[in-house]
Amino acid sequence: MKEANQLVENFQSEAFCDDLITWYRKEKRDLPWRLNQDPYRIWVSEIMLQQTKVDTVIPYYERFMDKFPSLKDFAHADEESVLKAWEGLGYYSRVRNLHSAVKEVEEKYDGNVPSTKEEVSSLKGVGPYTTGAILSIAFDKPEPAVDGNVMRVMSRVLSSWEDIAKPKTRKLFEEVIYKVISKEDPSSFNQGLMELGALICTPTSPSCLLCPVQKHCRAFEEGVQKELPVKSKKTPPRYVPMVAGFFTTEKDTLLIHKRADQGLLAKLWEFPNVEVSENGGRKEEQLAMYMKETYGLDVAIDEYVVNIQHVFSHLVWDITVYRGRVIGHVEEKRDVVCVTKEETEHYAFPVSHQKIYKECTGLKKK
DNA sequence: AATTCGTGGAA
DNA sequence: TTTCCAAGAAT
Repeated sequence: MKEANQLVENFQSEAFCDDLITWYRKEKRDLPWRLNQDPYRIWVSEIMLQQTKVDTVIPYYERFMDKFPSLKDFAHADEESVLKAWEGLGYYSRVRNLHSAVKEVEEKYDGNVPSTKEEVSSLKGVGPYTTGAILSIAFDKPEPAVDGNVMRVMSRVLSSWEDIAKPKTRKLFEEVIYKVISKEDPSSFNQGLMELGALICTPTSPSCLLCPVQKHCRAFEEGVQKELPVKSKKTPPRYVPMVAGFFTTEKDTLLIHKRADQGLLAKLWEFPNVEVSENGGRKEEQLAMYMKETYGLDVAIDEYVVNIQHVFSHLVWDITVYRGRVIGHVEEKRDVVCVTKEETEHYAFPVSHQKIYKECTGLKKK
């Protein structure tokens, strides 16, 4: 691996910064988190934007800020409403960590987001990238904020052939950015690199003819911009067959279950379900047995409804859904409740189980 | 270092 | 259709 010093050798950092920042100030998109420099608003946006596209985030961000306008509002919000605000965005540990960290700021820092690297990076859910983003965008500090855009753009600008999927490569580019970053306007520099990656220096077929830093780009000079960056492939997702039950009770309510506090889709609500085993008999029987063993409930399976495939980053659920009824009284617990269809609106479900609900209630997906 | 954590949309 | 991803962090 080349060192950062070698990569930036003979690189005209000042001219690069000027061209990048001038372009950014003129062409930057009008996004809701660019309204002001409120550290809370910047922080929330950076968490939402992790591994998530701008177009997806915007409506969530608007609703979130309507619901929790200030850091104090969010700090005092209840967990269920917090999860509900994140419903459908994915990576739900983001909002659990954010809520925890905001409460810490409210108590430990009297509601003021800290502005030192040590304090910011110690907050839950705030890693190297988000630390640099908060410090540079909210506090104008010259810290690198190296995300996927920055690694792609700098790989091309410096014609680096390092595998950007390797953790070491991010550290290399952090060193590079420390040497290149504008001290006058680190906020526009960092956001400019990301904006460039999003609008011009895209993963496939970059628009080099429109690029404001084309004359600084070694990949363009060498004609290899489409070969860069190098990125190794991830392991394909694991296939998981499941069976789920849409159970009504004798009171004509729905039986739902709260998932565990940790792990996949933690603390979200779902319809009772279990992974199907190969030699465990028919799926209806496995579901009924699961209901008896896990909840002590006798159930009647009425009909097969649908199969739902849901793809995660690391696994694929194939859920066979049955409609059924609970026989007898249901004793509600912390993680097992019976709700009317209207009341489901107050519970946060993962998208896969929203699909189950829609299929079982006959609602059309839009 | 390699996995685990979601989702919807573009290529 | 399949692949790949998008402003990553925690373990």
